Amino acid sequence: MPRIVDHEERRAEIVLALWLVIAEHGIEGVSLRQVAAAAGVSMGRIQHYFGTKEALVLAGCNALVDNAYAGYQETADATPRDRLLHVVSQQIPENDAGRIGVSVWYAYVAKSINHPAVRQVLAEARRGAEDECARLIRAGRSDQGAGDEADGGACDPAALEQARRLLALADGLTLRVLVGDLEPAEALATLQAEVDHV
Amino acid sequence: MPRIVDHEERRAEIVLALWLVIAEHGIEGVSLRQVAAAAGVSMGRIQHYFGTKEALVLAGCNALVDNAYAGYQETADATPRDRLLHVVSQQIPENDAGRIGVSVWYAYVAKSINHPAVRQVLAEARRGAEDECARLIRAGRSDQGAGDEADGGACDPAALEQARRLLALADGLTLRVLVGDLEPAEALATLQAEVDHV
DNA sequence: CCTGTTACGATGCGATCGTATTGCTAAACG
DNA sequence: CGTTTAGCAATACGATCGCATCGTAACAGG
Repeated sequence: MPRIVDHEERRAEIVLALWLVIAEHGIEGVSLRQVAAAAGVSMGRIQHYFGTKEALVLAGCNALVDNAYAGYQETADATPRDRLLHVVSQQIPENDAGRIGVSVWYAYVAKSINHPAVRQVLAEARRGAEDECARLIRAGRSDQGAGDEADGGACDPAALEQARRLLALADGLTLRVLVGDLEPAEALATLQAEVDHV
Repeated sequence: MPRIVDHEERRAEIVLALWLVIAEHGIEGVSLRQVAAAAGVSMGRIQHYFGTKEALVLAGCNALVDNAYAGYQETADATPRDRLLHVVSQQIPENDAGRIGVSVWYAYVAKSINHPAVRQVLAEARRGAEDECARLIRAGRSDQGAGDEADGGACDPAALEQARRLLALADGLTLRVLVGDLEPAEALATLQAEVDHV
């Protein structure tokens, strides 16, 4: 049989180029030729690994949420409060790399409005993040508050609403930082105050 | 001279068709032909009134913020608290018309990331909304709290940060409702609680 | 009535798009 | 040492794009 290459690595290279194109020209600026040029490969290669533009864009979306999840799992041995702060403030861009990542993320968010497949991927990720945040909030409470340990699922809805509030606030602040209306430090300070207030 | 038509009315018709196309296919689905078909007019007409696709899209953005501002001014004789609630929750979609409006708004938000002209329009609108919210917050405080009336611009930054928090939270909640993760009633309840808490 | 200008509709053009197709090349296997 | 097949590069193709251009119909002013 013929020569074998690392399939996943090739795909990752192309997806990275896709993200660069999205960050620079938005999702409407994505064409196979542009991505191929950014990756320094031929159009044929992209077709070989993704088949269709639609599949490429969707793969880029999945890779994005996989990346975020991997980043979260690296905080496995931190305190619940710190992990919560990480989830909530990870998307605040602090450098150029962060700006690229979050601008790509927002591009997908906008696309999800009219694109069911993208919407499903993002909705699943969002639900996962909310559940995880709710868990962290409960864990943080039972850490310090030594009063009532008898809760198992009773205060669940309250914690989940708190999680939703936190994540929604983070989304809104992220957008302002991304557009340049807000300094990253201010957004982080607001989020930190909110996390500590919970 | 030749026949005279209502310039603004023609433009408004075309902009409305533009919004419909954006709401249905996203901003990447906008083409002069699509908008012309949605408006039931010829491409030539759009070219006549807007010249360029770029100008059309930008006009649609300006019309959007003008609309929102007009809606706000209709609440001129309400209490500060109610006006604040209006500004913050106006974008939560409650019916299909609202969904169209807010999905168009989010499409522009995403475009603003890579498009300086759109960004400037939205940034200006956002700053106006924040200032107005800060004013309403101060007004609401001096209404009930009869203690310290000696503030003029001293508690300004605090009120402005509160305004930013509120609007960012509203953006995040709006997005969740738009994508279908959250019921409009839940988002409104969260926002109302937050407004009353201020 | 004539004329000049606005308000378009219709059409053409070059560029770019996604995708299907073709064919070569390098390497694993018998 | 073929033979086979994955891994591409190259290109062709039809569709669609924004925009420029051209032609015409309607109508206000002289």
